Amino acid sequence: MAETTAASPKATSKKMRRQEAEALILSAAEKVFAEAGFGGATMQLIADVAGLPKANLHYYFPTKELLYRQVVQNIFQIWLQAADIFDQAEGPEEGIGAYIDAKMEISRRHADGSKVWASEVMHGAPVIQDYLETTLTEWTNGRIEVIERWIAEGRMAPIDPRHLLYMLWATTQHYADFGHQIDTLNGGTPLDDKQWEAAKSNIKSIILRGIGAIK
Amino acid sequence: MAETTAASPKATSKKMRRQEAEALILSAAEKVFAEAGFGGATMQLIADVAGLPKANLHYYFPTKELLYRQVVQNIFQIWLQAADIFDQAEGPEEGIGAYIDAKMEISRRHADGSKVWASEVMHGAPVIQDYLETTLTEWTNGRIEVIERWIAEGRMAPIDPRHLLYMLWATTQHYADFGHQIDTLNGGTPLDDKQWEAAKSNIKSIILRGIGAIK
DNA sequence: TCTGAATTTGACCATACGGTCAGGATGGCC
DNA sequence: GGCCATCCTGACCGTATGGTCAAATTCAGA
Repeated sequence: MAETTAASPKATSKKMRRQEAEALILSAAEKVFAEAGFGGATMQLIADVAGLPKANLHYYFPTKELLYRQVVQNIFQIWLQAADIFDQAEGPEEGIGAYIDAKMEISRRHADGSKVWASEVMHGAPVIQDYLETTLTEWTNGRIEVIERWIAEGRMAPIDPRHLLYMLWATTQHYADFGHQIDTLNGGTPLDDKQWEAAKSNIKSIILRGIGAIK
Repeated sequence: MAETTAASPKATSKKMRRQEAEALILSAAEKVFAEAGFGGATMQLIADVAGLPKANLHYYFPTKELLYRQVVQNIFQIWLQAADIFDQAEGPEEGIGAYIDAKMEISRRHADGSKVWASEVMHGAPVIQDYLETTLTEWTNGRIEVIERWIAEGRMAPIDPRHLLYMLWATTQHYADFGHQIDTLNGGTPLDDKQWEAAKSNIKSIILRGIGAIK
């Protein structure tokens, strides 16, 4: 709001305004797609949330599917970034522990995006199937190698890396996708800072102990 | 009204046909809702899958929402049934192990229902919020008591029962909700019997060891 | 100040949707 | 057979949706 009259004269260039408009629409779209699903979301509602006329949405994103695709790709990028932490680690305790922290942070900060991603995969990945087959497959195989090396080095128990990864994804993603259920069981209020820390701590404790990475 | 033929073993009585028709519709609806979500599903498509005229659906289920509500309630019942195993157990290894087996079986046999349930919760539980607040809350609190007793008895490590339950739900549910992703990472083919056994075995191994229920 | 490209928008359109209804078919029971 | 409740269904309706378009507005650069 207060940014419209920013000090920089380049603050509201044509290009800048386009980026801002697209970001505004994408943000609104992410929220609406998360709450209603692709089929239940309407361009009118997204427009209302963004505070723009519906026709303006179609100027930046010609079709609903194109807008949706962009939202899904955005969250996939964030999802993948958490991977870096895995590689930089020197062992399972540090690597997997940090990965859990990173993915829990994503679940908290990008809950809507996580839901859109979950919804997309649940419905058969109609628009990002190619990502699953290429990027995600490569990423997964790379991580499997790392885990297998840790196992070979005797730094953790010989479990199937695939199912460990699924457990990591499932558990962390659950706090976003099923956040409403968790909130309800928490007396109707979202988890506070302390409870999020407890969640991370418990998950790390169980999994790291479970794979023999800590005593 | 139709009590007169209560004991009759007729194969295709009026009552029987009604039950069969409703079951047929519910089955088709579960599939379509799972694939398209509530908003994306259409009564016409459900009718096509069921092999019935659309108007016939509205005879048995007046509105789309009523049909959807029934589908969600059905899967919730199955979901809750797995709970019994928890109570009958005499310790964490048996109880939690059997619970994982039961929930994995649900993910495999009722993948569509699981997806509908996930979708419902993800979108804020618009039609089963009362279930979350009553039945699910009671069930959860009961199970928390059991786990706390196990902890007090020194049969498992002192972890937060809530987050353990979330992990159990998340991990098992993941094999249904993200089944498409898992299949893709499995080379495009569904998990076979052996792989499902491996999944269950790995999950039990990590979690039971992680909570100190087994060495 | 003028110009042209980028942007904004209300009005509009074809379609698909959930739901209705009247009338016909079916089948159990006397 | 005759009756009646139950069941079935093609045709229909009002509405909401994704998308279009031409006219109006904005604004950087000459």
